[in-house]
Amino acid sequence: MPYSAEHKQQTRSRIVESARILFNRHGFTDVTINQIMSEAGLTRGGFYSHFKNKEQLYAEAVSSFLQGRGADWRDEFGVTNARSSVEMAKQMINGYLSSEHLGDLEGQCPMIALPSDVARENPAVQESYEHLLTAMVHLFETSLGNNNNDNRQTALAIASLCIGGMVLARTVANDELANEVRNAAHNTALQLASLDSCF
Amino acid sequence: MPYSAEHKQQTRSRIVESARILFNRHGFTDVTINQIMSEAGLTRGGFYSHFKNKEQLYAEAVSSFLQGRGADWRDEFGVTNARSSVEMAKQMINGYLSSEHLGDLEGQCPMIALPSDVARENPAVQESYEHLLTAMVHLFETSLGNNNNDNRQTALAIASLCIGGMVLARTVANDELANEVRNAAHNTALQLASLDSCF
DNA sequence: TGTACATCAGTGAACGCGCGTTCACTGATGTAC
DNA sequence: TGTACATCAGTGAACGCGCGTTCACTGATGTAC
Repeated sequence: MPYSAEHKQQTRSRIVESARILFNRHGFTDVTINQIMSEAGLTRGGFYSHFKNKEQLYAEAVSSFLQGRGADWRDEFGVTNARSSVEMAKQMINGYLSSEHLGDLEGQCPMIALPSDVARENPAVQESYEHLLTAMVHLFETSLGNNNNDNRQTALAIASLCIGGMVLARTVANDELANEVRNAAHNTALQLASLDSCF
Repeated sequence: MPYSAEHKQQTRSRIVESARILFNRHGFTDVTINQIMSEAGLTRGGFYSHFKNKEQLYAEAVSSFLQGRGADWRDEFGVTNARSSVEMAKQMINGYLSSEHLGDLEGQCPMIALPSDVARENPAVQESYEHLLTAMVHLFETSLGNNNNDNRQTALAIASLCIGGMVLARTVANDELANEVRNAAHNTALQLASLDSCF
């Protein structure tokens, strides 16, 4: 058998990574298969020996975030880390709602970069998006500890603040307003995470 | 002068309204000028006697929400209403995070329908989007009354919860999870609006 | 070890298609007389 | 009042273009002997 067993797999990964970055920057419709393949150092014809069509790649590109930076977050803050505490949730919030994350068009979380595109795509793509949200909510939920509050509701609300704050900051024309929104979402999310008595 | 003075203006409004509905459903790139004009009862050639290009129409379609349902909200809850109180903010939150609004693909707020599309558009479109956010935040800010809290930060956080909760609910594949997110954002936004002592 | 070969990852020209935009035109309208 | 006319909102064929996808091919590779 010509070429090693991993060879095709590596090429495929390169295409997915190239797609993830380009989709994050320009959305689904505005990125061409030619661009994706070029960025991966290939020509367009080879695409269809790796993927059924453009939509299939889209779903994989969204999912792939969980293998990249998402995996870092999960390992750093997630269930594999024994000292599960509110501090983890706060670290996660600090990272997600940071100005670095806002400025990182290529590396950003796809939940921020692609919401309205994904909302119009087929169920496979939406499920990839849903997996990201589920992972995030799970991290928050387990970090919030065992108090008398409704941890799941708080976790979902913090996730809404994270995505909502960043989506608004990303979309608005005025930079000052963008940072104001991001900071308000940031502060409020931190308060929700540490609140034990009010709700 | 042939045709009444209002005639062209009415046709133009019909095109903008048709565009607003189609963009809300399918986004910017996936809607064609032919579709927009057909829906307005016209043929494609006439488009360019009303608009410079597709992008200009996009900006106007986003803005037009403030003349339609947005105007209803402003009149109902906004500064023109003398009894400015937390109750208004709560009514606004109830409406925005309702299941009716989630299901209303055509009439929904463009901040939910189009965030990632707008984020990639030119500044004119982003300014239209920003106007919607500014109007919403202003409504919340003025409704929150004169307590000792940071009303502006709370208003921005509530807006983030409104857009974030709805964007996630709209994008996720699973309906049950969608409603869970929407309800969590809803409850938390109401609590933020009525909170006087915690923060 | 060296050579002939089968495999198949990747190539790139070609396809049909639908888009945004242009433009010469048509025909409904209000006005002038 | 009736008619001829100038205007211009709207028409629809046509344009160039770039897309997603297909397909006959090429050439680098590991294997068999």
